[in-house]
Amino acid sequence: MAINLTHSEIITLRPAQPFHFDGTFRKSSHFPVPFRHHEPGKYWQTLTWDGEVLGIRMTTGGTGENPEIELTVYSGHRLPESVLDGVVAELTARFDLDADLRPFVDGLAGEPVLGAAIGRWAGMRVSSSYSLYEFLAVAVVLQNTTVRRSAQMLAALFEEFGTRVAFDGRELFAFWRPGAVAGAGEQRLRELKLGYRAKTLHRIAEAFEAGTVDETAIRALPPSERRRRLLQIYGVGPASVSYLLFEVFHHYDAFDTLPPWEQKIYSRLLFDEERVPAEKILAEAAHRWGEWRMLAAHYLFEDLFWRHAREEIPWLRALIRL
DNA sequence: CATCAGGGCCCTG
DNA sequence: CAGGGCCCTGAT
Repeated sequence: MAINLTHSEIITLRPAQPFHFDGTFRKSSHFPVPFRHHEPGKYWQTLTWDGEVLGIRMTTGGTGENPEIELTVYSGHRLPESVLDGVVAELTARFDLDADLRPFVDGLAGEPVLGAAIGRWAGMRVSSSYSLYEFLAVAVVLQNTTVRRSAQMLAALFEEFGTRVAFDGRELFAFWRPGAVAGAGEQRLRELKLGYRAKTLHRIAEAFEAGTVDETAIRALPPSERRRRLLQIYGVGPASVSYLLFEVFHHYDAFDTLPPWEQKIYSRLLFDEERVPAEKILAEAAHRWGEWRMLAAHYLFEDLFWRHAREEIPWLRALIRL
């Protein structure tokens, strides 16, 4: 049984040029989450916003010089203008639509390895389709396990706490509110086979429910203080904080720790070797790409997975554990 | 059958 | 600051 969203409003968004629709709305390296769906030139996701479950569809439009996104907001009832304005602002923030990437694209187009990726993906944003809370929930199920099991745990959470939503002929899950997990209790989470992550997920949900972690407040912090604040969240360590700073808060330079899995991949990409020390990779990235180093790495990473999807890259296949 | 590592993090000594 | 332990699952 799904909630049917029958009302819709169409709004035109104008992202800063250059803009790359598919690079922004599909991240080939990310693991699949059943609350969003991408096809070339089209993207759908659910959005839990202002207490309501909404459906979002975005399609590509405009021209290269004047890129546009046609946004359709689906809802269970007619939405006030103010809510729609809020949705537009939120999507603009999450997908970094106002970002001016010209200095990055123009400045680094001549780079040896990076240049080709920029050529293919110029205007791709670093983006998060999640709220901070939702991102944290995903980050926790990704920690210290394989993709297959992460997907199992996330599915269990959606089945238990999520909402099925139908709009535009699709059915997707909507994320639960933190209160649902906080109220269910740690024991219930353990029954869902979330193991020791049950404690972390429960504590994070409680923190959001109580307001001790607040996304708006963290967005307002000076960038230099965000890292410290995020590390105070139970279950967030050096690996997760890097992902958060980059994907949720768009720190283009948040490339200062390298988990083993990515170390292997960047070893190949930058040095064509199996295993180069993490410090060497990070130093090289800082040297080559400066303040853009994480964004540059992201371009390489996404380009790699995109190429892999088109034609299998054997060494990468071996690194992707299912 | 047992052991171990997996896209970490917390906690302890 | 190093290292054990942690829910589960699949690989060996």
